[in-house]
Amino acid sequence: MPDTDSQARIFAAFAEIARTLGNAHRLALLEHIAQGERAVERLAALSGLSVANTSQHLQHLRRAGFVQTRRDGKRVLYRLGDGPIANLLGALRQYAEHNLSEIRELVADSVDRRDRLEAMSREELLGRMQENSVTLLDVRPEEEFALGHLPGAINIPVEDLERRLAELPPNHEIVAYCRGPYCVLSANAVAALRAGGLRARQLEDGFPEWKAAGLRVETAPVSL
Amino acid sequence: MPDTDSQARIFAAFAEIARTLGNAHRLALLEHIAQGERAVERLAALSGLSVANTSQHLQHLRRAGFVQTRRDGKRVLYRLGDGPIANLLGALRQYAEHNLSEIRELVADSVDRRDRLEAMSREELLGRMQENSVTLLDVRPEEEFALGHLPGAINIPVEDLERRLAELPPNHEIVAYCRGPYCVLSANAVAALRAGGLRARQLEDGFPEWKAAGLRVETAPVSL
DNA sequence: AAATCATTCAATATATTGATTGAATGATTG
DNA sequence: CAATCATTCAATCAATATATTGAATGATTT
Repeated sequence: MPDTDSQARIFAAFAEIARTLGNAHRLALLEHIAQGERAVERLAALSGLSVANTSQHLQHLRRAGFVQTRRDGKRVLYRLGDGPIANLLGALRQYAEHNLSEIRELVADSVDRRDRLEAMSREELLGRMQENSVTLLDVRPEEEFALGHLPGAINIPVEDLERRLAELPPNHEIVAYCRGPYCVLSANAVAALRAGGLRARQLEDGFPEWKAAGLRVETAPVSL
Repeated sequence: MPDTDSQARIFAAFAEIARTLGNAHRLALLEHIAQGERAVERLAALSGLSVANTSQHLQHLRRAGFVQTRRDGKRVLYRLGDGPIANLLGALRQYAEHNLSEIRELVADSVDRRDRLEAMSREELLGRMQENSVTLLDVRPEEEFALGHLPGAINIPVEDLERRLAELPPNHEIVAYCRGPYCVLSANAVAALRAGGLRARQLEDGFPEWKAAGLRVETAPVSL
């Protein structure tokens, strides 16, 4: 009966996984990778780390199964692993929000509270999509949009939004989304849309969560 | 627009929480505390650490909200915090089991695979309890039983089981449980019960999960 | 109030983790 | 096949985490 010993090794294995998530840079890398496949150099630029350092963190993540790699020509592309990662990160976020008022303040600071209160859940969005009563707006950069987006979504990166408002239907409610619940792009987009006289709300979370929920994703750009 | 900066601080806060779980001793302490309130000295003995070291780990856990304290006479009792902790630990376990074959082997080693396959879920148990078709057996030590147990459960610590088999109804299926999915007490109990000619299965998880699910818990010992 | 006890604090030594640099690898391109 | 490029490896240093020891705290008991 290898009770305590087995138990100790199990805890050690759990701890190693938790420790992998215990670094802000690695969490940021995971978040970026959750948007779609990315090369090392790109991830280094996105997270402000050196390439070598990024590579080390990525291998740490890979050892714990959070990411997988494939070669494409002379670059190595990283994508999310296939375990229940979104679930684990969601639980972490949920716990953090519950316990750390500091986080609540940061979130309230970077993402306006009223906008969040009016955020639309995935379930509500699915209903509205069926009855065709909303226009879906993806405000991420074009390259991220091309790698995958919600079915039927229009892509206008948030920095182009003000001068392209005319492309949006004036009497249809608009639902903006971006990279996830802590991404401020869609909150800014909603502000810009409302300033332009349109009705707009944001999606509660973003593209990675949608994909993780197993919902349908489009990869070819949709023509306007 | 404090975008990247806020985001970085959010990730840093998440990472701190994950790092708190990134130590096998702290996970073991959490598991013991999940059984019920425990004093520092007790926890030190249970986890094989010095008292001072235990105290330090406990304060690490407290800073992250995983445990809370109260004074009782000259001792300080630690209990679980009130955030969605079980959910987070469950997600961690689920991810670990999915990814690490090493874990699967350890589990298969310490807890017999066939017994686990026949483990009863909480849902099934609830149904069986309503129709009164099972006898619930708590095989943890008496002190843990006294601090809380499933409604109507009988307590026979696993080391007393063989000589107290007669206390159990011979024609009723018995469901044994202990401290959680990695606790081997109930697996050993099932083996002993079957060796004694009784019908027995184990509960998929244990008392802490039951409590965390918000289900009713008894604290006074039940008379036989 | 002194003695006792459980816990926490502080100081130290050791081990682990993270970042930086430059070299090595492995694939593609000319 | 040599040159080029993205990534990884290896070595080093700084920062952080952990364990140990002994003293300090804070409450209870005598």
